[in-house]
Amino acid sequence: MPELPEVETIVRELREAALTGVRISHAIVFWQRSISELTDTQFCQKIASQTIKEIQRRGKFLVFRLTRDTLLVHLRMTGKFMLTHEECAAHAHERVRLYLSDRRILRFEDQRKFGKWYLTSHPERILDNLGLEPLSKEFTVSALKTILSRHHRQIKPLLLDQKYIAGLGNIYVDEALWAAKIHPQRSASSLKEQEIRHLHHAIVDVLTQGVENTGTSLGAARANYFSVSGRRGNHQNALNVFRKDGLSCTRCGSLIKKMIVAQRGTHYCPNCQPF
DNA sequence: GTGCCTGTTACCTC
DNA sequence: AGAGGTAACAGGCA
Repeated sequence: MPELPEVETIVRELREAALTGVRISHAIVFWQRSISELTDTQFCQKIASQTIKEIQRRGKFLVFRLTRDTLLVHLRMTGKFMLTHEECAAHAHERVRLYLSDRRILRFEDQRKFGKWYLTSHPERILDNLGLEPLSKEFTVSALKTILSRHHRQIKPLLLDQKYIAGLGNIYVDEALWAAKIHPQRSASSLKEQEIRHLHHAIVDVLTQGVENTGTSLGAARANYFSVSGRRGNHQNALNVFRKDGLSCTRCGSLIKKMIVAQRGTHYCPNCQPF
């Protein structure tokens, strides 16, 4: 659920909420396995009294630069942050909370418990495994071409692989491939120069649109994405293929199909995206 | 109730 | 290298 645009929206809201410069007085861990590598006791001891210096995003990770360490948070499927101003009972799906020196509480909810927090003085150990930032100037047509030419696997799972490009997930990959008119199972190395240019443009475009639309919220369920302020995203209204199977392609009118590619639900237009 | 589905990633085997 | 399966989990849905 949270891909680059959703994580970017969350990071921006946390910054707007003036979370930088605030000190963490103490923490509570409700679900041990949300904390990677440390026990809950170690985590709470280590994070207490550190100040949040900066909040950034790298791929789908939230990056909190603290006084001494860096806190990396990966939301996986259902992780979300909430900010409350006074003491409150733990929500059923609340896994971690940080008590701040200005009396606010930063709460982490994660229904499916896949989300992970890493508190470490060596964040590069994790972040260095990530590939290019697709909205950075390093992500050029030629960089994409180099990645694609080196791999003979299907284009969709390659785009989902965070060690090459960091931030794409199932929704935005399906949308980018539709925009570029490329079949999800094409071999990456088979793409022609012009297809690579189109794909590059499509990736940048769908992610930029996603950020401008403050992310995608598909359903009304609590498991769905919503930002720190509780707002839903708007990008679901701009989707062209994701979960549109059975509907007409907005470009050619053919019926959008759904199939499984690399174990992931995959939506495409058989007419616009021939194999 | 049952079984299948889900937006992520790690790990395993072939 | 890459494909395919499983697992971590909880809940929505038919």
